[in-house]
Order: sequence, then C-alpha cells, then structure tokens
Amino acid sequence: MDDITATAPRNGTQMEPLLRQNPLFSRLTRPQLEEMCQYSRTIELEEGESLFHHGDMVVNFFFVIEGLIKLFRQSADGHEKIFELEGAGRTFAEALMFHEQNHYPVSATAMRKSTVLAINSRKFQKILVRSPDTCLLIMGDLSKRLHELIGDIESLSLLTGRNRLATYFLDKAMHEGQTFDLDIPKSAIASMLSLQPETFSRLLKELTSKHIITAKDCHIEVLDMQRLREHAGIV
Amino acid sequence: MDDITATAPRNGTQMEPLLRQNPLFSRLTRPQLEEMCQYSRTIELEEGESLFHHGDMVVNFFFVIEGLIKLFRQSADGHEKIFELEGAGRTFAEALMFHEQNHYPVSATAMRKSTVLAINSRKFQKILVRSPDTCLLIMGDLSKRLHELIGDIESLSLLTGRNRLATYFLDKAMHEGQTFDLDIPKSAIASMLSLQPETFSRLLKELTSKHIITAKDCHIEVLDMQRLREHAGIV
DNA sequence: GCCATTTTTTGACCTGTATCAACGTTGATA
DNA sequence: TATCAACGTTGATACAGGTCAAAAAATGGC
Repeated sequence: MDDITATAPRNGTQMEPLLRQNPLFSRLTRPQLEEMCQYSRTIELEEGESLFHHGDMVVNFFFVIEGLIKLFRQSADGHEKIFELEGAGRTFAEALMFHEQNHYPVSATAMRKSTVLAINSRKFQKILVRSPDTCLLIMGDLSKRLHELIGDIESLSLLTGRNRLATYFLDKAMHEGQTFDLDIPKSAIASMLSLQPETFSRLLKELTSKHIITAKDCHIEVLDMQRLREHAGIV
Repeated sequence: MDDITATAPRNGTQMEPLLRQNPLFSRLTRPQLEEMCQYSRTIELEEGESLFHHGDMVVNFFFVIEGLIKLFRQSADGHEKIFELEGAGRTFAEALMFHEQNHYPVSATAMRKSTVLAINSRKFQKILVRSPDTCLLIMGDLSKRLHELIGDIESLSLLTGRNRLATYFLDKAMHEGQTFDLDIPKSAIASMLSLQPETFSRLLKELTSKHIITAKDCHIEVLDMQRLREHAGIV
C-alpha cells in the first residue's frame, strides 16, 4: 500500500496532518486520500519561480506544503495586483475544478522557496462525487471566499487607501497582538491594498506622525487602537 | 399531493420550468422539488421595498420569480455600492447556506415590483446532501461567481472609470447588439461601476463627443466598436 | 396639460492617489 | 571595500474622480 507520506517532499515529514487541517481533505477517508495522492505530485519552486500563468489551461489545483504563493494579475501597462498570498496548509485554484475547459484567472508565483502539491482536478472531482460531506465543506469554503471578495470590492469602492491600510493593521493586531512584523515586502502589501508603493509609504508615515503606530523597518507597533479603528473608516 | 405550481404567485403560472433553468434546481427530482417548495414561500415586494438588510441573520436564500432585486452595501457616509442585480430565474444569497450562524453580507431591495421565492437554507441543505449532482453544479456556480468577483476586483484595482464604462457597454453590445437600452437608472449603473453619477454622466458625454456611441435618454447605439474596445483598456 | 418630484447634467472646485524622478538604505557579490 | 541591484522614501507635479451647488430634463400624479 502506498503510504501517503511517501509523497511528502522531505525526509519523514508527515503530510497527512497538514492535509487534514484543510476542509478539502478533512473528511476524506484514508483510501480516498491515498487515491488522491496517486494523482498528485509535489513541485518545488525557487523564490520568484512561476507555477502557472493567467490564461493557462486548468489541470491541477494546489496545496501549499511550505512557502508562500502569490496569486496576482497584471494589467496591460504592467501593473500588478496581488489577490491573495497562500501559505502552508492552504489550497488554491480548487474553485476552478468545477468548470470544464477552464483557464486560470490569475497567475501564481512563489514569493519564497516553496513546495506545493499539485492535485489533478478531474481525478479529485471523481472522489468528490462520493463524498457529500466534503462537498458541503468545500461549498462552505467557496462561500467564505465569496464573502471575502465582496468585502474587498466594498473596500475598493467605498473606502480610501488610508482606510484600507488601517484595516490591514487592525486585522494584524487582532491576530498577532499590538506589535507585529510585516513578513512580506512593503510593495507586496501595497499591491494587496491596491496602492502604489509611494502612497503606501506616505500613508505609513502619516500613521506614525499621528502617533497611532510606530514603524521601524518591518516592525510595527500599534499605539492607539481606538484611533486606528477611526482611520479604518468603519465607524 | 402538493403541486409545485400551487406555490406560484399568479394564476396558473408554471414555476417549475423557470426553476429548472437554474443549476440549483435543475437536477433535483420532482419529489425533492416539492419538498423544497413546502419549506418555501413567495414574497411580493413593491418597488423600493427591502427584503433583508446587511447584517441580518441568514434564514433563507431567494429565487427571483419576477422583477429585479438589488444587492448592495452602504458605507458609513451613506454611499451605496451595488454588487449585483438579480432578475427572473436567478438565485441569490444561496452561497450563505453553507455557513452556520451567518449574516447577510449585503442588503437586498426590489428595484421594481418583484416576486421572490424564499427557500429555507437549512432545509434545502438537507436535500443537497442527497444530491451530489446538484452539489457539483452549485460548486460550479459558486466558482463562476468567484471568477466574476475577481474580475471586478481587478477592474477596480487596475482600470479607470472610463475603462469600466466602456467594458460595460461592450458587454451590452455583445449580448444585445449595437443598439440597446439602459434598463435601470443611470445612477444605478454608476454605482455598479463604482462611479458617482456625475462622473458617469461626464464619461458618457465623452464617449458621445468622440462619436464612439450615441446616447439619447436611455437609448444607446455603439458607432465604433473598435474604439470602444480601446477605451476598455484591455488592449 | 400642469405641477411636484426625481433624475440627470453641468460647472467650479478640491482631494486622493498616481506618476516621475531623485536619493538613501540595505544586502549581496565581486 | 567597492559595486550593483532591489527596495523604500521623499518631493514635485499631474490627473482622475469626488464634492457641492444649481440648472435642466425627465417622470409621475392629478
């Protein structure tokens, strides 16, 4: 019997626990998981290496074993918008498996040395038909992403860059406490917030000059949550 | 036996054919459809009447029998962003049924006299568990919406208002031919494109003064598809 | 047809953010 | 240590689009 861990990228790493954390795989039986792994392969990516391009035909969806994958799109004039950064334990492009003859709507490249599991969409779909439990979890997942995207559209339509930056910091502070680090280049954060790096820099300066946060390199400390909330524009 | 058509809002209208056009219902057996209708009720809405508000607890999802429903969100300073207009045959808020204890992420009001079918989410979910076919169709549907939202985010992040208006007209021209009518108030179109009515009006004027379109009241004719495409910024 | 109301357009002005260019920092490489 | 490239900051400037106010046009009731 093929052991799942055999497909793990590095010596003895148990991949199953990591897979099980993701709703796509949490309810699959062990044989189903093994079947899936037979139709999967791990891909090692160097920093900056590309996994697929906007417009490529969809064959696989992906599970991040390690690293960080950037999902983005470029405009005609070379500007880049990052939609999402996916880290260890996350899947991406799985929503596409439910279309026939589909094309990736975004491009994917590694922000740092990464390992991903490429899972054949068509084969996985066959497993799905026999797992209504998993179907419901996936639908829950898709629905959550839908929510998030609606939130993004709202903030692009109704809020200012200042609002979006403050919201970003509020989120960070919620999850990691009053002091945290920016773990990706500022220009990448700017792109996620749909701002130019220059504007990002100026807004950051504004928040520090108002003594709402302190910023030393990538290290941020929130001094005044209340006023940060006010700047988030949610009132 | 309860006939499905019994829940139809107006004398003798067969609702089943309309329901069957929607992927959510196309693969359900007749008994399943009847079971569903037992947990549903039709709601009549006057123009401007509200169906639910952003933040309300999710109990039902909705199927539009007739009319037009506006899905939107309001910012703190009273600005409104329309996410979607749903007409006859469309469902909305169905993505929410896969979360427990969920709240509507948008508000819904009727743009004109409308009739909707309110379907109990929890009950429908129970039918779903026994319909893997339908699950896959729904996932396809959710995935398509995800795509569309990603497209919206891209156009808000990377394109100008001019680009978005041109894209809107291109789409219309594709579906309805070189000449078509704006069937909703201009201010509503502006909101969908994330523009102020004043800006919308000015961009419209610009397109007419360049002889790319003609606009008389709500009647639009595209004169120069090629240049309209150029204005859409997709190059 | 006329009035009241709503929607759209127009004008003047202002603000947020992009753009372009220059410069400082940092970190890797030779 | 010198050099180069990548990244971030700063300043000057430009422009898209928002805001406010008022006029014009369209709509709907009576």
